[in-house]
Amino acid sequence: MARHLITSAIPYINGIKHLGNLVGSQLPADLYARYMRARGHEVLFLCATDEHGTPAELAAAKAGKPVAEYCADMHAVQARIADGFGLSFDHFGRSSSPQNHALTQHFAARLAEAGLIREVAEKQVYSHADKRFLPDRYIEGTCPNCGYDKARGDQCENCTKQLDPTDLIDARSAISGSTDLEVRETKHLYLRQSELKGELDAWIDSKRDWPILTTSIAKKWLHDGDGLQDRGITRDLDWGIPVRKGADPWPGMEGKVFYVWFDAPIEYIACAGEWAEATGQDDAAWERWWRTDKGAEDVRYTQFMGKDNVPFHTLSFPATLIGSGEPWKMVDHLKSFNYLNYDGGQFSTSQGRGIFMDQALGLLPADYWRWWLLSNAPESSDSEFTWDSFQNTVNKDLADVLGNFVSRITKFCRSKFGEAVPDGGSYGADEAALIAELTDRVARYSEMMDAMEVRKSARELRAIWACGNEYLQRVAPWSTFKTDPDQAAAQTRLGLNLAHLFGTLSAPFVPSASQRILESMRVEMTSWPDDVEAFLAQLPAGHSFDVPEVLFAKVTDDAREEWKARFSGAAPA
RNA sequence: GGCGUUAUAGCUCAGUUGGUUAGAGCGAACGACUCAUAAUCGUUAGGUCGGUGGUUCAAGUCCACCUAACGCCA
Repeated sequence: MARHLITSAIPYINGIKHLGNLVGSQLPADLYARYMRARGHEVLFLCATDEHGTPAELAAAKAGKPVAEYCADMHAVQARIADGFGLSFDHFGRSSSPQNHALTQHFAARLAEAGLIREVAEKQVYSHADKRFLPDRYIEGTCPNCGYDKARGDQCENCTKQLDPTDLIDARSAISGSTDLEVRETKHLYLRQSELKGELDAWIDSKRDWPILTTSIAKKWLHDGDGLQDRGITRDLDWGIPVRKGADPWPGMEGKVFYVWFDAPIEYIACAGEWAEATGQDDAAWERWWRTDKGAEDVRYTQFMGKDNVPFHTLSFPATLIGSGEPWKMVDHLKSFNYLNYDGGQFSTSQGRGIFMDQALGLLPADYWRWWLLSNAPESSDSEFTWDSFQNTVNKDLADVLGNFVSRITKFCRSKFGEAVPDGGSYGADEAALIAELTDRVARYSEMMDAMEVRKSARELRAIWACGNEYLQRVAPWSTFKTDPDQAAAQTRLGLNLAHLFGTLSAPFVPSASQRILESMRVEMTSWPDDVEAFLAQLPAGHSFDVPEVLFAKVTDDAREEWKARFSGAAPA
C-alpha cells in the first residue's frame, strides 16, 4: 500500500466554474483519487477555494456583501456543486483559512531570512474615489495608439498594443469611472526566484515522465528572453493575508497583503492542516503528508491543473518551498491539461457562453458529464464540447453498452431463473477466452489509470464493457436455455458476475452508476479485480440480486436541440 | 516578432526507443440475433499519415524548410 497526496488546482472564488475548468483539474484529480482508493492505497485528496485578490473584492461589492461574507457564501456554493459532481475531496478548504495565513507568513519569513526577498519601489495608480490602488487592468482610457476609448491599463483590446496605465489618455477607474487618479510610489516585496533558476532547471530536468505540456511550459519560462523573472508577491489591498514576517510585523509593509499567487499554492499545505483540524487530528496527522522529515518521504504527490497554472506550480511554488530551506514535500508528478472549447469557441464566463457546473447538474446526473468530459479530456491538445458528440457518446457508451448490459443480463436471469444467481453447468472454452481477454484488458486499464492516461483509460474501460455484450451475443443463453438449461445457467452466472466486475471497474469514472450496479447486485465495493478469474467467482449460485431501474436514460434529440439553443450564449432570453 | 502545441480514414482520436499488409470508437453499408433502454453482435468500408527535401537497408515515427490552426510571451 502506497500513500498518495493528490491536489487539484484550486478554483477562484468569484463564481461558479464551467465545464472547462472542471475537466482541467478537479475531475481528473478525482478520477485518480478514486482509483487509488479503490486499489487500497492511502489517499489524501485536497482542494480549496482561492479567495484573495481584486476580482473577489469586486465580485463581493457587486453582490452587495462584505468580501469575507461573500467568500464564505461562495465557498459553500462551490462545495455543494463539487459534491454534486461526486468530487471526493478529503477536504475542501479555503485559502483564507487561519492555517494559510500562518503558513504564508511563515514562508515569507523563511524566504526573507534566506535572502530571497527584496523590496522594490514602484509607481502605481491610486484612485481616491475607490480608496484603493488599481491593478493595471482596472484602469481604462483612450488608447494613444489607435484611439479606442475602452483600452485597459495593461493592453488595448482593440489594437493589442501593450500599455502602461500612464499611457492612457483620460484614464479612469474601471470600477467607479472616477478620473480622480494619482500615481503614487509604493513598495513591494519580490520573490527572487531567479536566484533559484539553476536548481529549478535541474529539478524540472529530473522529471522525465511529466507530460510534454508541463515541461515545455516550465522550460519556456525558465529560458525565454531574460530567463526566469522575479515576481512581486505583495499588493496594496485590504482582502488578503497581511504581510508579516512570521508572527512579527514587517516594517514598511503595513497595510499590504500577499499577492494571491503567492498564498494560493501554499493553501495546498494549509488545506491539509484544515483537514486535520476538521477531523479532530493533531499537526502530526497532516505533517506526515507534507514534511519529509515527519513521515512524508514515502508519499507520492500528484498535482492536476490546466495549462495556465503550470508556471506557478513548476516554478514559483517550488521556489517558495526550496527557498524556505525546510524539508517540504515537492510534487512528484504534475498532470496538466489543455483547454476545453465549447462548440467552436471558448467557454466564456462574461458572455455566458458554454455550460457551468450548476447548470450541467440541472440537466443530467453527474455521471453523464463525468464520462463525456473524462473520455474526451484535453490531454494532447485542446478539445471541443459539442452537443452532438455529447449525446452520441453518452447514449452509446453509457446507455447502450454499459447500462443495457446490466439490464439485459439481470432481466434475462429473472425471467428464466428468478432473481438469484443460477446454479448448474460449468465453464468451457468461451468462458476461458472471455476471462483471458478480460484479464488482459483489466491489466491494461489499470496501467493506463496508474499513468493518468485519462482518455486511454476510458477507452479501455469501454472495451471491457463491450466484452460483456460480445460474450452474451456469442454464447446466446436465450438459445442455450432451450436445449441445455444448465449450460444457460452457467452463462448467466458469469454474466451476472460481469455486472459486478463492471460496477467495480467503472467506479472512478461513473461513481453513482457504479454504486447502483453494486447495490442491485447486493455487493459492497471491495477489492480491485487484479485476479479477474477469482473476481468473477464472487457471486456464487444462490446469491440474490435486484433488477435495477434504467441506469442511463438516453438524451433525446429534442433535449439536445433545446440545450444547444439555450447555451449558445446568443441573445439572452 | 519569439516560442510552444497540433496537423493520421467523413467525425473524434491511438500510433512505444524508426522495421513485415497504418489501428480504435463513432457515423455509413450489409448481415446475425431477439435476452435487453429498437439495445446488442459480426463483416465491410482501401486514408499518397499537412507539404517539400534530406538521413537510413528501412520513416507516420529522426533532421531541415514551408503551410495551416490554436495558444503563450514580447
